[in-house]
Amino acid sequence: MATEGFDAVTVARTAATAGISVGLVQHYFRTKDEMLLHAFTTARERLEQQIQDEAKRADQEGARIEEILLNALTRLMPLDERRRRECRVELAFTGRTVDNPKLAGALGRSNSHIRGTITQAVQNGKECGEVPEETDETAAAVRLLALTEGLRLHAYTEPSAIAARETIADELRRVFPGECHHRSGEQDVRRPAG
Amino acid sequence: MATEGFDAVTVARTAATAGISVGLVQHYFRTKDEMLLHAFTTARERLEQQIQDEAKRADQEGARIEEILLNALTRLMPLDERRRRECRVELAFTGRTVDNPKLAGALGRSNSHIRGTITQAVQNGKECGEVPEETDETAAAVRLLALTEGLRLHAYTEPSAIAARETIADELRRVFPGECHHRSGEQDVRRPAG
DNA sequence: GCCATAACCATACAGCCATACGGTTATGGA
DNA sequence: TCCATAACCGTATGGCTGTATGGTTATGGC
Repeated sequence: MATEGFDAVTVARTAATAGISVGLVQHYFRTKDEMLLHAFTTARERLEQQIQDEAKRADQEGARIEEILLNALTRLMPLDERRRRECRVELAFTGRTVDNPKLAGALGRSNSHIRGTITQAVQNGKECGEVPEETDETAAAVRLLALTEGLRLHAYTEPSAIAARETIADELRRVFPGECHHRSGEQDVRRPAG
Repeated sequence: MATEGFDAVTVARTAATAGISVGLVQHYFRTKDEMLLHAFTTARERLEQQIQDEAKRADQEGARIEEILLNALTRLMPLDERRRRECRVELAFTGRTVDNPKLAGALGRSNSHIRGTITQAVQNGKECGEVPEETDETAAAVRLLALTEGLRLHAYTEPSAIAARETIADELRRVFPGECHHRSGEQDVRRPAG
């Protein structure tokens, strides 16, 4: 999918690549759509997990929340060949959102989840002093994620024109202008909802 | 394409919808790819033109450049059914960017063009006082367009979660904090390059 | 009036795809 | 040991697609 596009992924090729038969693919997935949906949700879940893991780790090391977010969001950009491929795959899936409501739903839920993570991070920033009290953390998260995703899109077709990391860093500097007053690492970027 | 996706656009259906024969479609476009590329570039050119037209008109009425950009960028958002359809079509095309270099090139060029328009607007804002001298107009344009496109993407799958216009307005307020000192309407948002 | 060219049509075709189907082999609990 | 179930295979098939082909009708310059 990364190199030849969404349509190049046929059941037969998928089976061949996996070294199994078409029948076995059918054994696990009733339809091709089911298979693709599984692939997409799995990939997104892994992505969400990676972001949270990295955030947690950096947080325990006592890093600034601003820095944690910078790394987490930068890792989404197509900065090396591996990421470029990931972006291509996601773009291919996103395009199918148009005629596949299940994919659209999965994408929406995943984005909501990531936005929630960012919202929590900004809120934590408030509590530790990096973020001003009057900041609307939801709005800030919407802005941050939208900017990131837009940069991804543009960086993919025009890598030269976009200084992705610097642009994200700029935005984060605006959201996190303050100093943290307890840099010990007790908090978590994403706390349990309850 | 807006409702059934990219693949639903077959040569036969296109011909039928246009009320002509398959042969006639082939008479004007040697291949289906050629037809699709033409459709995409035409649509993008129209989009670019609309933005510039609106900017020019508003500018002649002596509007603030900030306001002009707000309207121009807001018109890209999926706020009504018509725009939603436009967004869906563009998303479908964008997804094909992955395996169609010509589409990718066209999209890149079009985005560059729009970014150029925005850059020029910010620069004009500098000259008239709305934008601080130290602003990097290219970076500002990259940010603005990326934010807009990201919001489009998210607003499409989760309209409720995104206050698109307000978010763009926020960003513009940051870029255009000053007052214009010659609100007479001599300038143009996009001047000829030479 | 001539005729190259453009506009236009219907159909044939070869290829590819998702899925259905009917089958065989392993596995693990009763 | 039995046997339901899971794991696994190969192939047939019907549908759809882009495109090639071979044609007819209009048009407009000379």
